[in-house]
Amino acid sequence: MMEDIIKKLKDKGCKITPQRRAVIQSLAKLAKFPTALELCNDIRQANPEIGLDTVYRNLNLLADMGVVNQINLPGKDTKVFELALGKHHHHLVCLGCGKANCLDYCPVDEQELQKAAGSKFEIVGHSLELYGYCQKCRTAK
Amino acid sequence: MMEDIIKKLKDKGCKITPQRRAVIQSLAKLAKFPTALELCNDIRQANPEIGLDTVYRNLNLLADMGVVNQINLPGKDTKVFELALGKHHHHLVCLGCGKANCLDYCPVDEQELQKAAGSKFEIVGHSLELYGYCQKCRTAK
DNA sequence: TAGTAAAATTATAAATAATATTATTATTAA
DNA sequence: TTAATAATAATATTATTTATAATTTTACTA
Repeated sequence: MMEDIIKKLKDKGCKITPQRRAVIQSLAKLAKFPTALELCNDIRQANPEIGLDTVYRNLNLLADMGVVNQINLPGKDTKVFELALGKHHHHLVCLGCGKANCLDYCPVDEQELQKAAGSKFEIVGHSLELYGYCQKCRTAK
Repeated sequence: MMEDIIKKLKDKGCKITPQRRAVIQSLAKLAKFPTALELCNDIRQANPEIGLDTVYRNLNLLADMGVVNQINLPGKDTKVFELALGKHHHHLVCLGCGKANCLDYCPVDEQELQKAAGSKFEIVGHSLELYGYCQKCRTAK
């Protein structure tokens, strides 16, 4: 998976640097939704010399290539990121602990969407986030 | 409508200042999705003395009270705002011109959502945004 | 209607987030 | 191995949002 992304970057003429590898690797390891700063801190455990600006540059590059998604979580002031593993998916965000998980499948009906949007609008995509409380936070209440 | 919001504010012990009125009024007039700065500039046409920080403070206050929604649009780095007119709704965002409109109704099936989220997660809400191209941008292409 | 307590505004400053610039270094392909 | 070029680091800057303290306004009460 890592190597697929590397290959994609090479095909586009991007160079593969240790920092760039580290960004991808850390994103894959964390699996879910770090901010640029959190990601940077994680990378620094193994690679203390990386700069936050480098992390931003790489995240933007990866986002432009469609390898990384920027997600907006409510209540968070900063962007968070995740690896885009090719397929369209949505998130389940806990309002208690702030953790997020991916849904296994997309629960919306495309035809219903098009109906609601009207015939004049060409839909090319959608985003859906579910908010609520996870089991742990429910029992804590 | 304006007066409903004013009343709600009064009930909560908030005071009604001209600046606060102006924020609500301008939000209602613009109808759709200004950033804090855009809103501030609009207000300044009638009321040049208002500070951007005052706009932020009022938007946050109104958001805390549920009178205003913060929306995250893709590609925008800043938050945008709209009056929450009580009812749950979604947006249709044009990737060409950036304009957004509200959907008339919610096209998602709550039961489907709960099924996808699993029985352990308590859903309290969701957000949905549709992306695509409006008629004008489609003909321009 | 004048006085007063509480809250909002202003002005100033600062925190946070993200991007730009430029010299240097490292990667890739020949 | 080396030249071309892309990426990094360091520094600075811009943009967005929030905090603090002094002053002014609002809304209530006598």
